[in-house]
Amino acid sequence: MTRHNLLRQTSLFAGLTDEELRTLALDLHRHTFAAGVILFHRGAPGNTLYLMESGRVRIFLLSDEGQEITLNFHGPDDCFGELALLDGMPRSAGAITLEPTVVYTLHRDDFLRHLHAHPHITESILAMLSQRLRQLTDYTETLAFLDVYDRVAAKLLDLAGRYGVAGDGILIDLPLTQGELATWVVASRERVNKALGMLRDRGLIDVDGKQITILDPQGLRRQIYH
Amino acid sequence: MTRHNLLRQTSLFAGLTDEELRTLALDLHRHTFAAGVILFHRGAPGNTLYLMESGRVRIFLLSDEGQEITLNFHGPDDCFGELALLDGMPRSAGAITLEPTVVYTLHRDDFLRHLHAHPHITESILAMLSQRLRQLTDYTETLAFLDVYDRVAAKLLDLAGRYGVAGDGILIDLPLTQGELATWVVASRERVNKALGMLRDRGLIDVDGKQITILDPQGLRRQIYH
DNA sequence: AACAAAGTGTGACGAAGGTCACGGCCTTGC
DNA sequence: GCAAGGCCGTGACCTTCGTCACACTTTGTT
Repeated sequence: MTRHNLLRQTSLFAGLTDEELRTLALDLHRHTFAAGVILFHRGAPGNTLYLMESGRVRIFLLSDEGQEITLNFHGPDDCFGELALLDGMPRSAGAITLEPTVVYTLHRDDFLRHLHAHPHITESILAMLSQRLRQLTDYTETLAFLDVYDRVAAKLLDLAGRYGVAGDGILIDLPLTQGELATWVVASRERVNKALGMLRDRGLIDVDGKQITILDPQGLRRQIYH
Repeated sequence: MTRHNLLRQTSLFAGLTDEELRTLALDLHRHTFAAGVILFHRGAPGNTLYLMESGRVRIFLLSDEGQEITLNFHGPDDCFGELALLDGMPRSAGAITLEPTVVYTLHRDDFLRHLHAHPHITESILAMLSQRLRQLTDYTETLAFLDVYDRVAAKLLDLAGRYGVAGDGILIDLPLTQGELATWVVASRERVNKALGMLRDRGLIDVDGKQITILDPQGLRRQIYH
């Protein structure tokens, strides 16, 4: 894919004309990373915006004792790393590749230059930040109010909405180990195992290796809200 | 205080000229509320921005079982309610007055009109949203990684930074019951009581009714990070 | 002054969930 | 083929924390 086409896909620059995209494309730097590469840590100075061409990146927090939680995934055409760019503060979370991934980076100075040249970009930035805030508010809410079993159920529904493919139920199209799911819902791997077992026994989901299929979305939702 | 002066204080409109502020002031509506009045609930449609003149407002989430957590306080010159305004979605959290408070509201249409007329306002909006995101990320982090005792310690340091007055230690200048503190740290009132007792016994804080004084900020920080 | 209401202190108990220790089952690489 | 490393399933145990109950103290009201 050309840089120009990539830019047209990312919602951040949706408002720009072809001409504007072409000049923007000149400032992009292409990078390829293997799986499991840490792009940055929380607390590091952040001067680059990331635009994804392919692969998948996990946004995470890491505790002193080594526990990891994942706040989000990003895939093709998503962008991330914009927060530190906007306010000049350190990175608020870490980022690590989950698969081999290809990204284009944009340096802070270049980004701000284009921002001033084409102020209407700010509209999509506002939209993006708003969405992030809502997502994080929801995350906080489930963490505060739901027990592990319900957090697992809620997260499965969430993932089904983002990665689900309909068929005989909704297949979550992600290789998802129980350990990874545990970092989403902030729980131990063993708890998640027991939660999945319970949901399977009730006929709400079907588990086949790393593939999870949601058989009864309605039932899952009922399960959560008691 | 005149509307015009209020507007000059709020960081959201920091970039505007006096002339621009004057026209903006014409669209404001003044409201006074008693303590304990709910301004809006999560999920409600949100068409108004709130600018505070005086008083204090608590931003909260409410679970189905009636448990409340508080995400934030707002005081004089703060504004809130901007998220639903920007993206047109329902309110992401509720707001309730803690004291008699006076606010000016700005309706969505008027806000957007001024936004288009003076696009440089978006800079301070971006700054505000960025700050909200960071705050919420920190909130999530403490919730995920710290136990109740440490969350209490961390929250006291946080509040001391926002409302502390130096003296013989740092006095947190808020009437703060243990029950309210419990909604900040997402725990039961009794747990918070025990946590405060422990911190008092260690000489880190002093509790006098609803007044809490931090005697040893360094010690508190050490306590948190083990 | 007296009483109610709100807030505080504390212990007993049980539920939720983490930790640990396994054993089994697949991959993947030699 | 086989060994090693991931991942899964599961039970025993222990910590953390919420719930409940109740007595005590402060504050505000009539």
